[in-house]
Amino acid sequence: MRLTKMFLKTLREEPAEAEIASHILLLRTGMIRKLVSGVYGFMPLGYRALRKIEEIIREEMDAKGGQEIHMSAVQPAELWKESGRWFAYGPELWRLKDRNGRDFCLGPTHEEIFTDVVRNDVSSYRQLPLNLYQIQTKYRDEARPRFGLMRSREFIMKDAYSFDRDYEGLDRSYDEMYDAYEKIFDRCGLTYRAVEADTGAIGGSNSHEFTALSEVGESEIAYCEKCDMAATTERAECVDAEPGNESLLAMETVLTPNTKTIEDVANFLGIAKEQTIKALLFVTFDQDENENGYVAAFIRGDRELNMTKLINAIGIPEHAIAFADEEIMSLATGCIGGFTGPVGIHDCQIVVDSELVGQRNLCAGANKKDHHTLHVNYGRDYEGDIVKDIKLLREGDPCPVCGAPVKHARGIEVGQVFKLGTKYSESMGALFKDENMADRHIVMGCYGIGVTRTLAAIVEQHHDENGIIWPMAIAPYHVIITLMNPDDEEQKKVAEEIYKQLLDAKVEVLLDDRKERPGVKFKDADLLGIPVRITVGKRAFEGIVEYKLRRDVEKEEVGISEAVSRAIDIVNKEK
RNA sequence: CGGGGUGUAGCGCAGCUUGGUAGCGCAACUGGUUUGGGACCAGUGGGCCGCGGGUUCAAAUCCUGCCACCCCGACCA
Repeated sequence: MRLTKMFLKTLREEPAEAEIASHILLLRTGMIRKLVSGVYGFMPLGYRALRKIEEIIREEMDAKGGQEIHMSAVQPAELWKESGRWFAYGPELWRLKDRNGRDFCLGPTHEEIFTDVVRNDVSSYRQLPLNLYQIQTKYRDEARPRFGLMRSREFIMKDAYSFDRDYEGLDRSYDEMYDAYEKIFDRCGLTYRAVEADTGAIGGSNSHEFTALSEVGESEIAYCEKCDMAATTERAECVDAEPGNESLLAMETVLTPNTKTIEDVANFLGIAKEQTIKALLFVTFDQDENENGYVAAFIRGDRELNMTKLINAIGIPEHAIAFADEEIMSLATGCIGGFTGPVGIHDCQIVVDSELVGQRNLCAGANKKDHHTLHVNYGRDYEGDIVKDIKLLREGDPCPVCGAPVKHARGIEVGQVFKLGTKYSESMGALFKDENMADRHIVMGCYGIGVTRTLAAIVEQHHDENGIIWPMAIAPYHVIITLMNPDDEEQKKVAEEIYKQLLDAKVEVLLDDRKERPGVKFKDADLLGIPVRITVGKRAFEGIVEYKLRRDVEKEEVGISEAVSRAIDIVNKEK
């Protein structure tokens, strides 16, 4: 491709709307263009890079026996009502109506659709196992789209679904996909970790998230350097502190004026935060978004609540719970904002962090203005309707597997795999007949890769102050020939000859034949991140050109044929 | 959804406090001189100053309603 013919416009300055490297660089290189918030289009270079990722995914999915299909983004509400997710998915589900008022949504994921396809066409165990996938546009009406492709409302996802006759089959399918994902992200040049994850709105039992390490990522993971424990912080289990063995003291309510926070109480009473109980108050909603109950969650004063663990403990979707208005709630349950404690609170669901069970003589709110109660003990003074681990694993806390202090890291979630089990086959009636003529539910798994997000993650991990540094496998073009002076016949002839030889060798090559000054061409070549640069300049007449890799600083003067053969070699080796 | 910020040429911004009918840099176009890391000179074109309402002789500027976009939080396969 000749740059004089290419639909391309690079920006010298950073667009005001972009904050992170991948967003800035994808905009500056003209690879993506924003249409509205959270919706982007792909220009020629960006689309070529995107298609490289898609092809890698196809090759690895096909290698595992996956079969590509393509289902519509528009989905009828009926299927979502069958699975129960029309309600459970919440406002992120992009809903619309047709002219007759019938409900539809734009698919944020396709479990329902794939289950529907398979339940219609699969009836025998002989047809299993089966793995179907697609690469397709997904829609999620994000509350806050941000960082360009990182969190957008329209994005491209590869979603695969496995269908097995039993859980052993699911385990095999899951392991195969896990393996395929490692190959895919390796080939994309990403530094990543596979970590245990919560299953969220997708549901199911087990799940792993593939997280590309990056400081700008929105995923926080906890991992252990001593053993192989790695999990998202929302998923990571906590080890409860050793139960105390002090003797139980009698409860005593004391005056603690204006001490609404744990910090205030601990300071006022001269005790450690670990000796206090923190209360968090929530209201829950039914399907019509009417309030239908209260929840009081109690954790040790120094801890942070893990919202994911809390909603999993209660068993409701995340959008069906919100922080409660303390004043309204106090009338119903007897709690007092800032002085809420587990003793005497009523008419609400009480969730107690498991750690509190073994802790003795703690200080909690007295449910009385300006008062706290000392020496509160679980079992004797209060009980929970639910007792579970609902706290966040902190950096330095003991590893739940081996006990060593855990580390935290940030990353970009580029893929996730789930063991769904029979969640969808049961709710939607996807059955097959086994050898004994018995009807059985298909056992499912699902496997997603955010393709557009992967593109952003690659740029995030592969750039410097001058621009993108594409890994060869993803680069929109492998080689750029920087022709210094297109008006110089000798230079032009050499550049054209190299261009032709590389094209003949099936190398994807750009020829910068624009009438621009050298500085402009070098800056653009670096910005665009093409892995190999061959500069044809003042020594062209004696058959000498310059060969340079984008990732290296040094450049070399070499003969024309050597430049060509070195370019062909490295492209074939790395692509 | 809560808090904060910003909307002026394709991009980056000034002008707004103190109303007088729009400017700078880059980009684009023409001509010339340049030619190994975002050149220089001369010239040219390009604006419903986010949208609506109000105040005023007069509004980019003041008041007001709305919209869009960005950031923090909430939320998020």
